[in-house]
Amino acid sequence: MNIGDVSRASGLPAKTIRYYEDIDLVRPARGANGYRDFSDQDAHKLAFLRRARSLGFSIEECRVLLSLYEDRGRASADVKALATEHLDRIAEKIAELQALQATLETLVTRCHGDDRPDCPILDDLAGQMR
Amino acid sequence: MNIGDVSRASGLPAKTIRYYEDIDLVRPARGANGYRDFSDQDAHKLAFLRRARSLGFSIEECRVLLSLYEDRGRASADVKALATEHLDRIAEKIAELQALQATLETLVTRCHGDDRPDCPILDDLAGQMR
DNA sequence: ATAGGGCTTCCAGCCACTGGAAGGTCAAGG
DNA sequence: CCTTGACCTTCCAGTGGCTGGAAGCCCTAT
Repeated sequence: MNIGDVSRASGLPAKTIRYYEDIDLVRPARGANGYRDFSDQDAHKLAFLRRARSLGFSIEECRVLLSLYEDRGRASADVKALATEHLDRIAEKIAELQALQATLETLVTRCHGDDRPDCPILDDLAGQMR
Repeated sequence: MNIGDVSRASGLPAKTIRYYEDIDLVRPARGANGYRDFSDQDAHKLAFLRRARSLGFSIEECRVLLSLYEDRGRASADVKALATEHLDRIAEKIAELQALQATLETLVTRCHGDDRPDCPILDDLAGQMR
């Protein structure tokens, strides 16, 4: 399998796959012409990575997840711990964004938004000082 | 005012302030010794930037906000438009994260999380393929 | 033979900083 | 006057996770 094939199969851009090789997430074989030659396992691994990344796991977490995946005797508790940690970070991020949202919504509501220069949003941005 | 003073006053790290000068967000004067010499306006501007950044506006948006702030005749509608756009992006981001959260929560709940190797989370990550 | 697509490497850039090295400057204390 | 230590300067490199582009090789079809 050439990189284009495995790119279509996994849904990852070829550039990303090369990058993943660079950081040792995959280790495809090489053909006589110097082209990367991906096995089915490689393709599977890349699909795994794509899914894990799309769930928001960092590359380093993906590395751990992959090694757990490939360790036939792993404890599911290890995976669960990683996922739970990740969930906590997601919840935190959501809370942060909701706080921003609330603040901004208040400001936007208070701004009449017409041709006049008076603007509570700018006042707030500037206002912490005076 | 030296950079340390304005750093304490604005709440921004000195490194960040130097970076902001680099990208022309602030243009502090220079003393005879080569030290940056910040005016009260500079300090105010940096506090403005800090607040705008903390509300999640990008550097480029901050640049626009600053120029609007300094334009005495601006229309508040312009500011409101920028803030509303930003709100949309925040809402989008929150929705994305909530989708992730839901997926991950389902997976975590289904994983018993003990010493056994069987793990629905890994199954899901791998599973899109088979 | 040539045209096109795909493959290779390498370098640079994105965003918004952050860390660290190497060195100049200033105020206080001995 | 000298030293100490805090502060300041510039410059270079790195973060995460790619992404774009250039220059050049390879393969297949016409």
